Amino acid sequence: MATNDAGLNDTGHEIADALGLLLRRTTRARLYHQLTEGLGEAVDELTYPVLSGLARTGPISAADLAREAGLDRSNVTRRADRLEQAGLLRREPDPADRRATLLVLTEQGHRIVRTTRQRLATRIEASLDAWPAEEARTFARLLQRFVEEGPFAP
Amino acid sequence: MATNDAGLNDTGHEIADALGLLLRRTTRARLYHQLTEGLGEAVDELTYPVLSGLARTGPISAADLAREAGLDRSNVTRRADRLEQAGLLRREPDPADRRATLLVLTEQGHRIVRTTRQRLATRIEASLDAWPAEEARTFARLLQRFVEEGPFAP
DNA sequence: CGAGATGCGTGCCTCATGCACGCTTCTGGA
DNA sequence: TCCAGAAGCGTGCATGAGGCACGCATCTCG
Repeated sequence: MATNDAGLNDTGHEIADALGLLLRRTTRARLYHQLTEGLGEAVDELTYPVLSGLARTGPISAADLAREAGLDRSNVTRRADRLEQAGLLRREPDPADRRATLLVLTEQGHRIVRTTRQRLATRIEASLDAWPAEEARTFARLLQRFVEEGPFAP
Repeated sequence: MATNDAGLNDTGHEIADALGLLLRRTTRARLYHQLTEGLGEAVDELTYPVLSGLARTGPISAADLAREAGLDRSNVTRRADRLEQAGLLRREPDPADRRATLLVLTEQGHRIVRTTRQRLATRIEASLDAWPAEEARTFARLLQRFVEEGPFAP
C-alpha cells in the first residue's frame, strides 16, 4: 500500500503542479490575445470566445451561447455587437422562434477562426518537433482523455 | 512525407483542441474560486495567486512578486493588504534595502496554501483512479515535459 | 384565452485594473 | 563626497468589463 499510494499521490501532485504552471503561463486572456493579434479591431481576447464558440456550435441563440461559453447574456450581446459591426457574424431571426435571434458566423468569421486555430496548432507542432512522434501521439491521446474524463469534466 | 506530416499535423490539432477545451473548462479564476472556497473572506481567486506565488518564491518584494505573477504592482499591494489583514502574510522591512518591504507568508498562510494544493491533487487523483497506474505516470511525465519545453515555455 | 416563462437588448452600479504621482531610499559617476 | 537618476512602495484616479434587473416581445401550457 505504501508504495502504491505514495506513487499515486506523487502522480497527483506532479500533475497538479504541472497544471498549475501551465495555467499560470497560459491565461486564456493572454493566449487569446496572442492568437488574435493583428486580426482586426473587433477580434480580441474578449470577443474571441464568442467567435470560436459560435464556430463550434453553429448558428445559436445568444442565451444558449452564453451558457455554452459561461458568459453573461448581456456580455454576449455586447461582444456580438462588435463582431457584427466588423462583419464577422450576422444576426438572423430564428424561423422557429420569433423571440430568438440566431448568431451566424459569416465566411470572414470562419476565416478568422481557422486562422487562430491554425496559429495555435502550428505553435504546438513547432515545439513538438523535438519529440519522438510516438510520444507526441501518446501525449495527445492521454491529454484528450484527461480533458474528457478528468477532474474538470462536466 | 504525406503520412508523417499529416500525422504530426493531426497531433498538433488534437492537442490544440484538447488544450482549448481544458482552458475553457478550467479558467484560472474558476479553478481558484473552487480551490479557495470556505477558506475565509480574504482568500479568493484574486488573492490566491499572491498567496501561492509567495509560497513558491519565499519572502519577496512586491515588485518582484508582481513580475513573477504577471500582475501590476498596485494590485499586488492591494491584495497583499487583504491577506495581511487576515493574518496570512506579514510585511517585513528588507534588511538589505530600506526601500523594499518583504512579503512573508505566515504559518496560517502556509496552511491555506497546503490545503488548496492538497485539494487540487486529491481531485486529480480521484479521477485518475480509473486509469492504469502506468498510464497516469506516463501522462504526468509527458505533461511536465510539455509544460516545461512546450509552446508556452518562457 | 390568459398567466407565467423565455428571449433579447439596454441602462446602471460595482469593482478590478493600469497608470501616474509623491515620497523615500539606493547607486554610480563626477 | 555629493548629487542626479533609478527603483521601491503605497495611493488616487480614470477607464472599462461584468453582473443584475428592467421593459418589451413572443412562446407555451393549462
